[in-house]
Amino acid sequence: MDTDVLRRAPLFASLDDEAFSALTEEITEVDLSRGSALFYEGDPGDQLYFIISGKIKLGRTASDGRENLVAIMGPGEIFGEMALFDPSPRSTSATAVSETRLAGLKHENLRKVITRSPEVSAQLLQALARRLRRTNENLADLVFSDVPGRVAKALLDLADRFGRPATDGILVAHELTQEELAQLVGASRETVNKALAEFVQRGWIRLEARAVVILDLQRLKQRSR
Amino acid sequence: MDTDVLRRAPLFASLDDEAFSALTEEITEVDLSRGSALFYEGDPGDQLYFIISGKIKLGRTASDGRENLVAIMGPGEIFGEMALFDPSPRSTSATAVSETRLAGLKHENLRKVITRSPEVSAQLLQALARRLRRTNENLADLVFSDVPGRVAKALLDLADRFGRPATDGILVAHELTQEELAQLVGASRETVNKALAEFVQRGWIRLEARAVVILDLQRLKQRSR
DNA sequence: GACGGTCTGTGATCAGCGTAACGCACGGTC
DNA sequence: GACCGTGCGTTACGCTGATCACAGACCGTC
Repeated sequence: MDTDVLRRAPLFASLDDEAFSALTEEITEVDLSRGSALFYEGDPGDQLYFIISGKIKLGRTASDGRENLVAIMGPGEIFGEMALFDPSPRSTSATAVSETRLAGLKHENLRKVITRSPEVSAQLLQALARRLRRTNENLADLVFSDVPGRVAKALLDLADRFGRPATDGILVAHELTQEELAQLVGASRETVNKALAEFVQRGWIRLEARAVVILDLQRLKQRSR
Repeated sequence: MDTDVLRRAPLFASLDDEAFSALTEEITEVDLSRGSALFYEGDPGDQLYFIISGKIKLGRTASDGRENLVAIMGPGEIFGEMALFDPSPRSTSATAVSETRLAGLKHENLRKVITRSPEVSAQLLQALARRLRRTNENLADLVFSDVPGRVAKALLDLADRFGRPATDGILVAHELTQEELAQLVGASRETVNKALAEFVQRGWIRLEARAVVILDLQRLKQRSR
């Protein structure tokens, strides 16, 4: 498989060639089509995944079937590493949002590398610290902001990570249905739809199939606070 | 200062005496009375803290002054370590909930220890992973559960961490005002008060000054789901 | 072109919970 | 004892957003 992409990941940047090839020797490549699940909440897990291309949603399901998305992960990002340090079953499920290619690494192999290379643990610590920061922020938003505010915030976040400049604004090909967007911001599909409709009507965004174009970044930012 | 308590902390358990004494040489002892702040959101921070006794609340303040508590930390726990890996200003404020004694360690000193001892980074990774798991859970609860459910959950969590058996149940001396409890579960003081009153009326709990006694653990658990 | 799935758009209803506005109990200070 | 600050208990009211219930749009498949 193509290890070049992995080589360029910050997590492995500090490794010497020997350690890197030892690590990548036992890599599994996984391809997923939209909607297919990689693992479920409660599964045992001994792998972590690096996203080569595509997007993965991490979510939790309540006993009554309602779902809540914890994060959307994109190319170059890593997930499923928590069980490495805290050996418990998967705390979320992972499902492909679009055609997705992953590289799976056994925890065991990474653990060996960690003991030898403090730089790798530093990278992992940083990644976890950032995730924790983000999650705390989301928690606060859920308390402080109303649904339109959270939708605005989510769009801005997605734009930041997946946006590309277009002729009349920023194209955000998030690949999410409105239902998924609703699960991400912790609201009902209907309310999210109404919020989006309002933004469109104000000329802040334009809707496309599983994508939005942000036309007025400033206004949207104001609404998100 | 008394380094025995620190010695017993899992984070430092793996250190040899030399490394440990190097680390503790530059320790600062901090005493706080209820309500006094250790640091604020946005402050630069180059220390992490170990709680010797007492409790600390970590919170965020919205622009309009409303507050939201991210966590209550108790004896033996560590906080303020995130800036170690992800050098940004403090993402929360830290305030004493009761008389509290802390040991402050400079990030710089801990960083030195980390590079030498992979066990310490493993401990830190585990602590962060657990925190992230907990926070994700709280996030889901905020979406899925109503206020009484969240209050029940918070009480159970506090009981788990600070509860002591009493004659007629579990005494949870959480030291929080109802206002603070409300900020912790993301609700208004009034609604939390109503929820508590209902639990009392059903005979599930008994209220005391900044404490509760859990009388019917089973029912409370059921309500929390 | 007819059918069935999935997704989007929108209105009507209803309840959970925030807000506002009280009164009361307690403890500390002069 | 008089005073004040802080925390608790409880009410009435209104609004945000979930739920329900559709209708249309856009697929792919037969």
